[in-house]
Amino acid sequence: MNQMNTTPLQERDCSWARALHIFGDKWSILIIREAFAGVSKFSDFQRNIGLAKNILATRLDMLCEHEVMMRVPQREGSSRSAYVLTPKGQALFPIIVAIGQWGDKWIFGSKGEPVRIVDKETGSPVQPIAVFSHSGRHLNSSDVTMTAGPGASERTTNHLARLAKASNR
Amino acid sequence: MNQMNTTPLQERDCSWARALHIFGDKWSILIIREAFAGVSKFSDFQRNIGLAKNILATRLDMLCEHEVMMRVPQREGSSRSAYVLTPKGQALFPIIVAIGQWGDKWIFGSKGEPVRIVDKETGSPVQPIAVFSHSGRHLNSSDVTMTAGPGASERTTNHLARLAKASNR
DNA sequence: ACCAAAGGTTTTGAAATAGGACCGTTAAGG
DNA sequence: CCTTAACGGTCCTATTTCAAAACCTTTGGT
Repeated sequence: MNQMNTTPLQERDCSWARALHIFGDKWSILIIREAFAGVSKFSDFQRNIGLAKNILATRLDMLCEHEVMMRVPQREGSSRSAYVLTPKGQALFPIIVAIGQWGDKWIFGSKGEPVRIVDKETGSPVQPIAVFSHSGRHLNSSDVTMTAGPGASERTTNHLARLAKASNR
Repeated sequence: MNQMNTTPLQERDCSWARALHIFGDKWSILIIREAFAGVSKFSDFQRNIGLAKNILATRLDMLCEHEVMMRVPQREGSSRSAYVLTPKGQALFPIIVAIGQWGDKWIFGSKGEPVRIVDKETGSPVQPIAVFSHSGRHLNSSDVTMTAGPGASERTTNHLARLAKASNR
């Protein structure tokens, strides 16, 4: 009849899959980046990013639906809407910065990055985004491990157990 | 004749667009996440993530082509390959962690996160990923601005100028 | 009142994706 | 050894998504 039980770790269990369902496509991330840069009007998004209008409309709808962005009147009383980041959307800031930094370093490299993100007050570039331990130590991927959290389902727990076993050999 | 000059800021100029061209789709990021968790075999990726085999093959090819991952023999002398992260791929670590943290906080929220990323040594969760100024101040999106970097093209410069002007009003 | 641009929606064709069938290799068991 | 099952893919087809352009309605400016 169906095969519900073969559904892999996706919508239900996994923060990554859930998050990526919302903003995990090229256009959405570029839209959010523009929004951080201060863009809010439909046509500005379209011009700057260069995507089809229907796609832009769909993405904006989806981002609004998931409360990453919201519509506000462009001017008070206007029926045209501006698209601005909600707190949930603003919380994506480190991700956006991290993606830009990665591209700067690993794609542009020695040629120099085209865009620099700087502290408004001092004008100096922000620090590279990194992962820190509770005590402030700098961590890389081999220093951490994934464990089941408070909201873990049985399937997640099993999944993590399998991974832990695999990484021991 | 053509419209080269309406090409928006994409492949050539923008770290984000270039980066997202490589890993900016749901599956790629999930694959990379699994790789960080220690998965390396084709069938394990497939089982854990639950995507079609042909799609997985395409994604792995692309990630290898862009040197985010690489093929190594599963055991020495074996013709079957394992897929492992290169240094370029390992550098995506903060992005992966940040996405997971965002989902934990903004999707699962009070229900509790299903997966917890912890420091192996102490077992305590890593700090939330954040953006810091040169001097170590915690920055949010309104504290920073984008300026033209050393590799900026004229079009990027213009683009940023337009944004700067817009954000002044 | 007129015109041009903004902000979409609809339609249509092209491309990517999902699912399954298929198939040569490899590893394990008898 | 020899068989068998699982592995690591490729190929084909149906469905979904994307892209480009045309179209339409509303708004702001003159």
